[in-house]
Amino acid sequence: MRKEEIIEQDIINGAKKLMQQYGLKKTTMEDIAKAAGKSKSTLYYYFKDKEEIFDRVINLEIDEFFQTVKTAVNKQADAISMLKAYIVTKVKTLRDKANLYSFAIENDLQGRLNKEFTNLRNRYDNGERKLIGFILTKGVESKLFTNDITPEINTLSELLVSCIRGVEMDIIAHNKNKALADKAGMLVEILIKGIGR
Amino acid sequence: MRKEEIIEQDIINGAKKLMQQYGLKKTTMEDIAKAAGKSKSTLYYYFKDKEEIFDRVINLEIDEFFQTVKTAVNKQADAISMLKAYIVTKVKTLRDKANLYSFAIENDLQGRLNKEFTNLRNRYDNGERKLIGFILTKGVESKLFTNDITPEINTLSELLVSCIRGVEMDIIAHNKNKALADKAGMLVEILIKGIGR
DNA sequence: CTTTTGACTAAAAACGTATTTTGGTCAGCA
DNA sequence: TGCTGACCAAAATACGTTTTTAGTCAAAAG
Repeated sequence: MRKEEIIEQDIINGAKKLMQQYGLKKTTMEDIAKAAGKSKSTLYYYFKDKEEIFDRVINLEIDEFFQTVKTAVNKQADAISMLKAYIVTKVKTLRDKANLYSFAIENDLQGRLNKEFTNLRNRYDNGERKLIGFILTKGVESKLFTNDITPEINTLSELLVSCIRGVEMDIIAHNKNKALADKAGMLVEILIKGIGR
Repeated sequence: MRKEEIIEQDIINGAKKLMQQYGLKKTTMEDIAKAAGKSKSTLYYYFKDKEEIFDRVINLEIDEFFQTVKTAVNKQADAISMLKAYIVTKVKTLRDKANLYSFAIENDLQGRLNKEFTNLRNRYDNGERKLIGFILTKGVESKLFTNDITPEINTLSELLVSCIRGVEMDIIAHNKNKALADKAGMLVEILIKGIGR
């Protein structure tokens, strides 16, 4: 890694900590500079503006988030366990990163969804769909899931992501942490077996 | 209906219109009084305070909402169509009542979830679970759904409500109105058949 | 006795303005 | 190339003032 990149990463890491602690809007360029042991002006040598730093932090956060979830998923032997691990890990990780998430809501509410913020969320949503799609494909390959879903694996992934998100929001909003594993298990069971007869 | 109740209903109906038009917070007691053709003081003869009027309006709104959805559901011949109608009607109706909904978000966001507001939302959530539970039971009775779900019909309803809500939010947030019927259909299909093999 | 009202008040919201903070620029130092 | 302090315009904040608003009450109206 080039020296320039090291410093950039340094700044981003410091900014990340600050933003986790105080929230996005409360973190000033001064704070970030101080945390990096540099002058405020120096930040503008490495980054175009505040938004670029924000984006980098959020992207880093998103990457780490997916890294965590993927690691948990890949530990599992079969697609069914993967789905469960996906849900459980996601909720647990999200709860920790609640600060970052609350910013998303703030931003959403204020109505001014920056184009850039929309991009970030799309990136995140895409990541989720891709990960679910990956698990579904694995399930089909291992003959756990029917091959019928193969042609609609994309729309199905989108649908599943929405469903899972709904369940997660319920768990997080109402502090149903104890029910997490049960709900994940039930959701996956229904998904596999269906309720038809 | 007693004369007193008629006037109360009059006031509530006027308040409802105002709140739909201008939002909850922007509607003043003066406005409500004027709409009812009474003096502001008179409102306090019929209601304890502003919140009581708000609650009555929201409850009325919730009742009407469920009335609409139930009517659509009851028109269907089988449980599967009922589930689809439930989703489609809910989204369409919600889109119209967006003003009232936005208040819910505001209130939620500001962090100060009144005890009363929490009650209202619980009432709403319960209504949804009950309705889904009703459809599921119908499905079991008509042998469309497996009898296995009978003992867990309550937890299953809760789960399904969350899932459906997730899908709805995706549709509403991203204006995927054209995909509404397709998504509803797919969700129900998966729910019935499952993706296992 | 029931219903309605205008006058009134205290609290909250809206407003305007002075002050501070903050994002960003730039010339220049090392 | 890497970094800085001085500087500026714009945004956020603080604060005093005014206006609006929820709620009370004594009394009028029916």
